[in-house]
Amino acid sequence: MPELPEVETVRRGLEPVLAGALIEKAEVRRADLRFPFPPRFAARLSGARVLSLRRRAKFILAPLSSGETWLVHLGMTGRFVIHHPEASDMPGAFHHAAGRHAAHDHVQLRLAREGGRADVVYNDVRRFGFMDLVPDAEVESHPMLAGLGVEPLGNEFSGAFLLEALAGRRTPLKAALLDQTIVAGLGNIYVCEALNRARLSPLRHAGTISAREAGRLAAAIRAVLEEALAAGGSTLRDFVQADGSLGYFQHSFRAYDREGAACTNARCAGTILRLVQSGRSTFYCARCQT
DNA sequence: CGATTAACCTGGAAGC
DNA sequence: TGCTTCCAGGTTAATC
Repeated sequence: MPELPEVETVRRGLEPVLAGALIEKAEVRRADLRFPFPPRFAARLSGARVLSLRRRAKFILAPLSSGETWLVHLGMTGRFVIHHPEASDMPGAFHHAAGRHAAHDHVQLRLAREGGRADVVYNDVRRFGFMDLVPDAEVESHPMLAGLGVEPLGNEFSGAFLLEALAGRRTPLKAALLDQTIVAGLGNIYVCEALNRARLSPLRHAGTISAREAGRLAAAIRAVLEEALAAGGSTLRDFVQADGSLGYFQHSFRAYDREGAACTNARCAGTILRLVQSGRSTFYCARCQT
């Protein structure tokens, strides 16, 4: 589901509950998500303390007191929900009791911390998400993380970087921006939005953009990500924050899911079109995105 | 090597 | 109402 702003929003929602908490008990209700869980997954989580919570691209990483890092990718529909205990709950029982859990609640952690107890539940309808446990020293070389490109909100990301990274590529600009080995964290929505803001066609061969255009594109990517982050992400079908509240950046979409609507760019009288590129919907304005 | 396509899953919406 | 088809925010493996 989630792209960088949604994953970062989830991380921020989980941090106050998870960081510093002791995992008293972990319950894993099936053998796999997209991939099998690692061996003895529940047992290796149980008894560990969560030291901190960070994000890399669309991954959430939680270093544990055991010397391992808990790695989470939300896939398309993964989400975390926090349950706080109720007075009626039996001591030692999951607050969100077994047998009463919702469909697709696959992993549940009972946490203890100074402020009391809480349950964190991972729910994933389509099971495109995945989790792993890896020794801290091997996190950066993990197969899922090793090839990732730069963080679009980081210091390395700039127009100059994009110009260099896209040079010589004949792949469509849209596809290049979705390539996580170049820029890590963009997905279909924010690529469409950034290209519209930068007035660049998703069909352009990536290697043909000028230095000036690369600068515009980098600025547009940063701007849309920062605005989405400030809005708590975008809620389409599934996305909710860990506390159950909804992101609202979807109300600010200028291109995504706006087929037939007027382009909002200044001095443009165009209409947003939809086309399919490598199997995914692209929304753009053929009038001003060139 | 590079670039599309199919596949992994489920459920909601739209069409008939 | 019920059945069918299409579509979805991601990533990988297989195929042109």
